Amino acid sequence: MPELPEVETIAADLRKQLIGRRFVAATVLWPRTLAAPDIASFNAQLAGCTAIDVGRRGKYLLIALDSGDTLIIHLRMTGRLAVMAEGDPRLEENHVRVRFALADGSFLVFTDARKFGRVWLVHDVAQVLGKLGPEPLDGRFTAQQLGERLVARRAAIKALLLDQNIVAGLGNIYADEALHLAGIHPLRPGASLTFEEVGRLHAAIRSVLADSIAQRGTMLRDYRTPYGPDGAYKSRLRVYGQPGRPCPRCATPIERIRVAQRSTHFCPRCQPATGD
DNA sequence: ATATCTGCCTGCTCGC
DNA sequence: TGCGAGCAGGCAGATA
Repeated sequence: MPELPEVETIAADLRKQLIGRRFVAATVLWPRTLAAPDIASFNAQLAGCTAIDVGRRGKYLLIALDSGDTLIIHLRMTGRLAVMAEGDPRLEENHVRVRFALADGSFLVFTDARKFGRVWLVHDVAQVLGKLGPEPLDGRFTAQQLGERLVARRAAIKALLLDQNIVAGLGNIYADEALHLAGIHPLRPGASLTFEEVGRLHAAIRSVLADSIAQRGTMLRDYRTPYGPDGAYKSRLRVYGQPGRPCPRCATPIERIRVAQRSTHFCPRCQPATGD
């Protein structure tokens, strides 16, 4: 389940491999993977374009083309993206959904077992990213900005952190990790957080994401860097996937509950239900 | 408007 | 060993 740190890691790897490469054609093996435009327009617009940059916004991967268009890819749950040389046996793997032929004979391959991932080719990225919330690692993302987005929201803070329109890039893993680091119970209504708690949460979000990027992300279960080194952040997880294990701060057993249909992990002692 | 629920998907784990 | 049930989850779209 690639979240912001995993997408950032993949973008950094692809940047080295893709910039300056020219797209020749695309083969879409699972039509629903292509969100927009239709296959004919997609091929016509992409053919002959050269990648000039690879970036990220939230959990979206952005490949800027010299035509001015942007190839946008969301990996969702099980999506993987890799450049492969001609003749690589992985080109024929079961779950390959889109294969991009490059001018030098290599391929950019999008593989996605669960078929949740999506690909767009757009003139204007706002068409896809328009409503996305602020980039949490951007210097312009402040605690005050976060607070403004939580005020008047009665939903559980965990649910709000998963809402990409409030902050972009957090998924189930880093939402749990940030709440633990900040010492905030996942069921607390967003509007109930004090000024100080919002400050702690803002700092925790940035800290957790930055630390994970430094470790090349958390690669577990469905998401392992398929064709590169594994991320090491997995061994640093404080609460996610650790029910019953001792809290790294106070040794109280980690509890697991469901919040907003998502499995949620927290320390009942470090993250009290009623705040301080 | 916000909050909650469902569908999309397949592979893995668990219990019998 | 085999098999079905349940679970995992990001996000769009529907509903209350």
